[in-house]
Amino acid sequence: MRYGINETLKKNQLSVTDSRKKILELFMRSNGALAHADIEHQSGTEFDRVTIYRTLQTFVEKGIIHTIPTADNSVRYALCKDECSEGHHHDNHVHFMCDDCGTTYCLDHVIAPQLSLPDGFNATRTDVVVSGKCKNCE
Amino acid sequence: MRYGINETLKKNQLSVTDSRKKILELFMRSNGALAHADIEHQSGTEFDRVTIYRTLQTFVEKGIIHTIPTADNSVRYALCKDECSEGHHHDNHVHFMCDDCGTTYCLDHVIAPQLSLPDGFNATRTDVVVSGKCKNCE
DNA sequence: TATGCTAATGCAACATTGTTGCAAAATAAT
DNA sequence: ATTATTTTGCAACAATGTTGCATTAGCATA
Ligand SMILES: [Mn+2]
Ligand SMILES: [Mn+2]
Ligand SMILES: [Zn+2]
Ligand SMILES: [Zn+2]
Repeated sequence: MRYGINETLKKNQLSVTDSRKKILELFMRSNGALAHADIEHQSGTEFDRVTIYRTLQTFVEKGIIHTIPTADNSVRYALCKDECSEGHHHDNHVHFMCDDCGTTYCLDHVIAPQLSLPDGFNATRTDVVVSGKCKNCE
Repeated sequence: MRYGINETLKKNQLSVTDSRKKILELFMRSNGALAHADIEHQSGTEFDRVTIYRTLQTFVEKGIIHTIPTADNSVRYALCKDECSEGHHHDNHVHFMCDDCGTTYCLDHVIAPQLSLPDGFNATRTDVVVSGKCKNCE
């Protein structure tokens, strides 16, 4: 089960502010990942652009959200699992980006495979991003 | 075996210009991927920034180079295999980005795995980007 | 090799995205 | 309630990428 908004902020030693509450709420409501621009639009003129950047940065550092690499090199964010914490992400699941609607999903149950790399290469992290058509755009 | 510079340009119906020759040469010489900024630096003040952008775009369209998604969402490019052509890339190999030196490698012999996705999701492309320490930075 | 057509380039201007410093405001601690 | 600490908004800046248009270079053909 997922924590509530204020709970999550306090658990991570963050002061509870309007922008943090609102942005975290947007993530919790959304079924896909969010880009900076999505948040800017969905929160109206409520917050400054810079505040959104800083909030996202803080959330990533605390392990509340994670970034998603995409084939078009746009930056997207999605909620982490509860086990993630400051400096320790455990988001080794696969991501899917729909070519039609652009929605980016965390496929929580599809885990990135172990790969055997050439000699001398040592992996600390493996990101898998799949593109194609999502369940709504078939 | 790989084609020469003029050969590659002509094969793709591109006129042979100074900027295209120089930029293609940089890719052929480099062992890793190149970012726009790398090319800008390595070619001095020889070409306009815009020309570099347009050349990279053209090369991608023709299947001469491909883009590489990276964990830090910076845009990088590397040479395609000879089998790639206009609109048809066949670069399903894994990419590796070194956390130390930043070099990005095409691991031509490590192929992205087939994954079984949830119902309704259809993959057309799978990008795998591995981070860690490369053979020079161990 | 010279000529004309077409495509590529350079430049200027603009758009988007992200960063930094600092004073004002909001939050948390006492 | 008062104070100390964090966060915010604003302005200014930096980096990255895009577009329109006049000039230039490459290419085909005579
Ligand atoms: Mn995810
Ligand atoms: Mn590659
Ligand atoms: Zn879709
Ligand atoms: Zn390295």
